[in-house]
Amino acid sequence: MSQQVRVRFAPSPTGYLHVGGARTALFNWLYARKTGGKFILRIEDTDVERSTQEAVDGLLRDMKWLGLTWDEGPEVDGPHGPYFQSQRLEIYKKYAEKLLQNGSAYPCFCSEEELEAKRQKAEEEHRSLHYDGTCRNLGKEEVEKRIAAGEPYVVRVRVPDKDYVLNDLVRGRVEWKSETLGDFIILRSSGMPVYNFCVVVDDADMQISHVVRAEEHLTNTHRQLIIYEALGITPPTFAHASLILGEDKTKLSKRHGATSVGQYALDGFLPEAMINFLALLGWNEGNDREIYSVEELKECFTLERISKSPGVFDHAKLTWMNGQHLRALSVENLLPMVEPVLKKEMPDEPRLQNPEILRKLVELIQIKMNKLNDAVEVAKSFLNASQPENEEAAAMISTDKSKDLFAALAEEFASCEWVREGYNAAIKAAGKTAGAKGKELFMPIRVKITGTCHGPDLVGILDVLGREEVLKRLRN
RNA sequence: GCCCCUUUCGUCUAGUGGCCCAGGACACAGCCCUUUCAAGGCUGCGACAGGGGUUCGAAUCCCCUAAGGGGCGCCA
Repeated sequence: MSQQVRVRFAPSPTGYLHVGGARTALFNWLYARKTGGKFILRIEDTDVERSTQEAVDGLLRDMKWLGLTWDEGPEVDGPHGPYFQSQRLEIYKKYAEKLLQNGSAYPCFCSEEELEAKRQKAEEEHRSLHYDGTCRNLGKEEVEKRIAAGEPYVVRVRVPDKDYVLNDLVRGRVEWKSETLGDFIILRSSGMPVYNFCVVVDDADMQISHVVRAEEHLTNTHRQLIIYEALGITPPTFAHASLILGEDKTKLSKRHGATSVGQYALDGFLPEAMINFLALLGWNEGNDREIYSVEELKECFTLERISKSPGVFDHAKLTWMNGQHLRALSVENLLPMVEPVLKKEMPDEPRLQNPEILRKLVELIQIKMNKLNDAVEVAKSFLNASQPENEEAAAMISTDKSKDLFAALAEEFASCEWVREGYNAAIKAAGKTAGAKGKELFMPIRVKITGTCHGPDLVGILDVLGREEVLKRLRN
């Protein structure tokens, strides 16, 4: 009962944070926040070839954007650092040495070429592809002699002849038979440790209590269990969530379109919506609820309710959900998010510089948006005066009646009080003069002013455009 | 080839032996609201992978098959 929850997200910086990784991070983070535990961020950069600083930077940036703050890790450090695997080499060596000492690991001098040849032969003969154990029982003197002679070697774990059982929080009982695994490498000939070994050493060293990760690691757990045992350390609790799939039901990847969290940020999605969507992809509370705030998620998240079956990433549903969160925002909160988007796309638009107009604009278009970026198109649709977009629209403003209407309306607008009640009355009066009402009254006005048959509330548009601009467009 | 995991509407899912001829959400269609488009409301469409058992009764338990995924690396 005394054990504190310590969970971690351990990405390798070989690319951007993708939605699958983000969900894994989220589950860990949620669990830590729910239980009052610690969330640790560890960078698994032992693959020097593929790891880059840009990827690390991007990872941290996207994690922050999502609001997935870490208690220990890069930038904040902590009592169990360093949090970059590339800086922990001494620790791995120490643990490997321990395994070599107690006999649960041994040096292996087989070359990569030899192993490849053996693997191929095994494949042809339909035998298991495992290491055949050539160096498993070399004499102590021979080992020392070959090492002294400078012969390169790797370190392998001596896999015990026994079955292993994992009691996974989401999968239940998973069992591996002894013969399904050959002695595997934990230290490369370069001295660099291998993933499965680093994970165990780090998780043990950082006192991780729960390992929450994706299903692709499920079978790795077999090896990791063996290493824990060899080290004499009690393994943490495991929870393996399933994978996120693309629309074609294969593992989500770049060719499925946007998969990086950074891209979603750029596309105008809200972090809160992203969190909501990701949380519900492979987890639910057991009821019909769809919309959650981050705070609410922190309250009710449980590892046990993570689902076993893989899920397809549904972009349409994410967009809908983003719209839900967007519309739930107060204008005060929405405005600072929309403002930069608008100003970036319309740097020369003077009305955006006026705080009062800007506020009215945001209020007007909020209901039309599903993403922050939608603001641009909606705003442009009426901010810029334009010709009728199609024949239907052109026909709407070319009738005699509509021309009478515009003339009458211009007159009314010129003198009416420029507030909502004022234009409403003016429109009504002009309609009476021209003999138009209902759709016949409003549609021509809309088209005359904006060029299109649809868009936000007409009165709201007048409000944003202002008397002068409206008159100019009416008289044009 | 071997090992492991998974399988309810197109998609995300509820469902842990009777409340289920299966509920919700997205998408789609229709209607309502409305000066338009949205938003919102209502309605509709639509699934227990297949086959065997167990049981009075099975989406739910067992077995087999199929399909999908993951792993079997000196990648992570």
